[in-house]
Amino acid sequence: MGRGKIAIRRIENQTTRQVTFSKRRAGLLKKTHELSVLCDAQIGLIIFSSTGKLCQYCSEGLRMEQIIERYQKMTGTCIPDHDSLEQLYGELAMLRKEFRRLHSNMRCYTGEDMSSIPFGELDAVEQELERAVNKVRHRKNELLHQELENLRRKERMLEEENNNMYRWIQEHRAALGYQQAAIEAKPVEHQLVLDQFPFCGEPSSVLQLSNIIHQIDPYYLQLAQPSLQGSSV
Amino acid sequence: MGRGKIAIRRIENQTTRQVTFSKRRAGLLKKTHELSVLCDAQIGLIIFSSTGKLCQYCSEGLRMEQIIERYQKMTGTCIPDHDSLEQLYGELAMLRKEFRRLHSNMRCYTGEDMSSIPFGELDAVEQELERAVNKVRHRKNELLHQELENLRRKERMLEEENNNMYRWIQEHRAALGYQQAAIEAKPVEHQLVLDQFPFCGEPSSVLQLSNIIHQIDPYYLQLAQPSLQGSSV
DNA sequence: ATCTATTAATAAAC
DNA sequence: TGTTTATTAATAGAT
Repeated sequence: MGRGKIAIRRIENQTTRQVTFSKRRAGLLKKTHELSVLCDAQIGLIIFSSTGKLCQYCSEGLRMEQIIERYQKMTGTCIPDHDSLEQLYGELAMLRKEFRRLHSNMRCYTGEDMSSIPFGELDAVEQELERAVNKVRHRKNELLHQELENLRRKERMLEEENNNMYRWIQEHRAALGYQQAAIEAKPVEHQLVLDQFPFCGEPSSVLQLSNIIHQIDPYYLQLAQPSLQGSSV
Repeated sequence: MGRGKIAIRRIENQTTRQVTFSKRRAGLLKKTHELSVLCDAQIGLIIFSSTGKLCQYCSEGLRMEQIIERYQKMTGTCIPDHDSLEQLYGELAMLRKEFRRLHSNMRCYTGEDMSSIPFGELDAVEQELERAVNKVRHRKNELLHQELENLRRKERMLEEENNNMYRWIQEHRAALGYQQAAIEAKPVEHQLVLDQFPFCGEPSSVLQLSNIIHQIDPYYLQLAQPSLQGSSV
């Protein structure tokens, strides 16, 4: 359309190109607007001229941002929008602040830096630290008591088993041809019982320790009683 | 153009609208492409039909993402490049991790949660806490000693001034017609001196306290000597 | 989809 | 840039 037909390839003449750009850009914007209105379509058009100038069209009642957002949601292209970036920066700032606060608190509690504590709060800090020390001591005490009780139970168990064994040997002394066989069998069970108390000197965690103790208790009863019954039958 | 002219307003007939959309969309894409090629422009076109279908055009050799990015850079919606975003996420993750670590440590030190401390480390924690308590006590002691010394200095100063005043009154007893005037003037300076020691019972911070002390020392000398000289002149 | 009468866009010149 | 105009391109309505 025009005085002559032109091929669709880059117009080399700078002036002609510029003129054509102006005319066709106007036409494109008009056609874009018409399509948008006639057919109720949401259209975003972004044009960068060869000189870098920006020109845009956007359907009425919308901002380009909204169309881009919709486009990104639909295509999954994640260019972070301004809001989520703000949110990110906000969280970052909050974390940095909290971090400094915690770190500072930590330094107070470990006594590294006391200069930031007002005189009036030193007493409170001291008391809190003493409370913490006492809790740690209490915890230690608790664990040591657990171990102690554990050892006592083991001791009682071993003694009882010893007695039973002794009685069993006395009762069956006459019936047995070889005492050697009984004596060799028993130590195996002793060894098993000892294996159930792995606490002493082991660097396992407290939680692991208590788990082991709780696991042993019923097992020990099961283990101990049949062995006693079996020996008396 | 066509068998008849149509007004540029939304086409109510659904079928007609759909047909027109298809035809004009093709035309718009063609014109967009022609402008892009003829005039060497970078163009991005996003069309959402009324039914929500997406249709797009993008200048050859470019992705829509790049055009959107360029658009947002130009219009001021700032998009961080991928690297700095990565960095940001990295810092966020690091801070979150550090935060959890510190928080957990804190709970150990304040004795809130001791279950995560292995038995073998309880002694070390106890010792560290005791060290912290001692540091706090030392700090308290230090501050109390400062206060004590301060009070002693004040006491000496007041005594000296008292003596000077006494001597002055004795020396000028004969020259003065009214002793009343001298007695009324002096308490004002005493009051001033007392105001320079605001520590006792005040809940001000340690730093503030030491600042006040440092500020007083030279001022006290300036204040005390002229008053003594003045009284002897 | 395809056709075609008609309008719209625009290349070239000013 | 803005107008003009000859010419081509787009498309509304019918099929």
